[in-house]
Formats: sequence, structure tokens, C-alpha cells
Amino acid sequence: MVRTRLTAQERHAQLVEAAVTAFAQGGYAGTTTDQVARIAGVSQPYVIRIFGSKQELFLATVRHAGDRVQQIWRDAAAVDPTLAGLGKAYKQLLTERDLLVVLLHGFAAAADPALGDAVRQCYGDQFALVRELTGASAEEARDFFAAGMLITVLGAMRVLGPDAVPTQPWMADLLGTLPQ
Amino acid sequence: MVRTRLTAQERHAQLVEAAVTAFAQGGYAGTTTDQVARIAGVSQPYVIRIFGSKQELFLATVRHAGDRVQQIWRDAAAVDPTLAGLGKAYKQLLTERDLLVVLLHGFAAAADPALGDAVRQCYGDQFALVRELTGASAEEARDFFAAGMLITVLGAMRVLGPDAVPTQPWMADLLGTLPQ
DNA sequence: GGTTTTAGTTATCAGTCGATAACAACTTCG
DNA sequence: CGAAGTTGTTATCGACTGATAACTAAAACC
Repeated sequence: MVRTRLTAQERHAQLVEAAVTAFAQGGYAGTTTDQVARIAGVSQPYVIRIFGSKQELFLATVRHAGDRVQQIWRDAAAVDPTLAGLGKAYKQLLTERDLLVVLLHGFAAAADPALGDAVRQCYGDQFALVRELTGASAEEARDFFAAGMLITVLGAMRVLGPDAVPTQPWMADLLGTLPQ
Repeated sequence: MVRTRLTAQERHAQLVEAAVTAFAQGGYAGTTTDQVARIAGVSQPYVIRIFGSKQELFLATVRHAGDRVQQIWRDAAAVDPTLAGLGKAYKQLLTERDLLVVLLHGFAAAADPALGDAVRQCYGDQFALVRELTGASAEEARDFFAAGMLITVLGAMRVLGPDAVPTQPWMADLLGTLPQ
């Protein structure tokens, strides 16, 4: 007999995946819990019951994205524990651009006190992990994160990434200089 | 006799100022036209009548922020036409953090086609201007904008800027390395 | 002074959204 | 099997929000 229902744990994970897609497009305020529910194929009230509130859903989504980035870096460091190695892995994350864009939306929404703490914590953990994995100096890590932020924002702007919008010459100048 | 009403032009400018404050806090979707109206001290329908729609108001606000950044850079270049000179001016913009955060919200909202074009245009103009003012290479400009994006996001996260939230040790490491 | 233009308001609405409540159906286990 | 726990749904609501319409009053102009 085929199991027709998911366990709460499985559903939780599936909803977070759906939420990454949805929130990446509209941000926190610009996305409805119903959009998330539709992507996951469940009813909107069920989403609320599982997470308690839209805010908790968003927090879980941002935390998931942060965890995934950390995992990517750990994997990369196992092969090449340098900033270049981690950077290459990060850029490949553009193929899962929604992950990065969700983080960006989290950063942008940090003005909300309830979200701010979680977001700062997430970014701080990333900073610490990169220095731990690579032994980079604070200056080197700063430049690494600056480059990462540029990549993230250009991804959000649809200048970088799989579905980049064709654009003006300046983009080519800028993109041509991104280390591969 | 004191003039008790503003011209449409004056009111337009005042509303954009109010919108910078409001949108910086909640982003596009997370801010109501009524919030903007209250800050400016007018009624909500009047805001809509002046700008036509919330989206047009947001676009005017993002354009204003972009123009202001360009103006800051032009002024700075008149004194010190180097990337360091422009960078110092940009960092001083953190005292008007809302300007930078509004731009960030614009970037994050670029997934919306109606906003995306305007936002990419705005960022492209900034890139071209910096290269024109400083004669920087594409690589130098890229690093400049990467650093700028990090500053902007850290400002939005309340890690940098006048009202920075006290935070963990890693912040001190990162901030200590920011060139003054 | 009166008329036209421009700046601004109040009243109102149709649509949307997060959340609650009550109920239904599948699974598990004694 | 049948009871209990878990997974899910439909129905519904109160609050909010952008936008429209109709109206008012201050300036400007002749």
C-alpha cells in the first residue's frame, strides 16, 4: 500500500522548500502563505498550523538557506579548504539562486526586530565558519563576503544566474571580471 | 500671510522623502501608502493621486535614492577623484542609512519585472559613473561595488550605522578591517 | 470681487490575507 | 475490529490596503 500522507517532519521539510521558492520571489511581506501552500500542494491553513505563523515559516526558511550554504562550504572545504575553493562553490549556488535570494530578503527584512536577531546570527555563523574552514584573516574574509554579497545581489537583480536578463554593456564589463 | 499649502512639486519631493523613510523599514510590499502619508502629514488617497499608484511611488523613491548617491559621488570626486575618495563618501552615507536600504530593497524586489528594469538601470548608471569619475578598471570597480554592497547590507542588518545593534565578537573582527 | 485652477479631504469599497474553528480521513496499535 | 492519534480539509472571519469618487477650500488670475 502506498503511503498517501507525509509525516509532519517530511511535510515540514517540503514546505520549507516551497517557501524558499516563494519567498525568493516576493520577499517576506510580498509573499502569501497561500502561495507557499499551493506550491507544496496543501491548503493554506495547514501551513499556518504547522509553523504557527507566517513569521515562523519565514524564519525556518532563512535558517534552512543559511544551513544549506554552510553545508556547501563544508563540502567544498573537504576538497579545497581555501577561500577560492569556497568561492567557487558559492558561485555554483547561483544555480539554486532562490537560496541566496531568500537570504538577501532576510537581510533586507532585518529592520524587523523579530527577524533581525535571527538574521544577524545566521550571517555571523557564516563568517565564523569560513574563517574556521580556511584560516583566512579577517581582512580576507571581509573581501570574500563582500564579493559574495555582490554575487548575491546581482543574482537577485537577475543580472547573474541561469535566467539572467539580457542587459547593458556595463554588465559584461563587470561580469567579465568575476573570477571563475 | 503664510502659505498653508505646498505646490505639487514641493509636495512630491516631500512625499519621496517620507517614502524613503517608510520603504527603508518595510520594503516595497511591507510598507503601506498610508504609512508614507502619515509621515508626510497628508491623507493616503492624496499620495495615490500624486503618484498614480504605489508602484510609481516606490520607483520614484528608488530613483531618488540612486540620484542622491550619484550626487554624493560627484561631490566627492570634485575633491578626491579616486575610489578611496568615493568610498569614504559612500560610507558617510550610512548616516542617511535609509537611502542605502531603500536601494537594497529595490534590488531585492527586482524579481518584479516592472521594478527590475528600473533597478538594473539605476545600478548600471552607478557603475558607469564611478568608472567615469575615477578612471578605475572594471576589476577595481567590481571590488569597489562589492565593498559597497557589503556596507549596504550590513547597514540594513543594523550591524553598521548610527543605530547599530550591539552584537557578537565576529562583528568587531569584520568591522575593524573596514578601511576608514 | 468673482471665477478658475490647484491642493487637499472624507467616505467608501472590493479584494486580499493570516489566522481560527470545526470537521474529515488516513494510520497505527491494542 | 475499533479506538486513538495524526494528517489534512473546508468554511469563515476580521483586519488591512490600494484605489476611486465626490466634495471642500485655498490660491491665482482677470
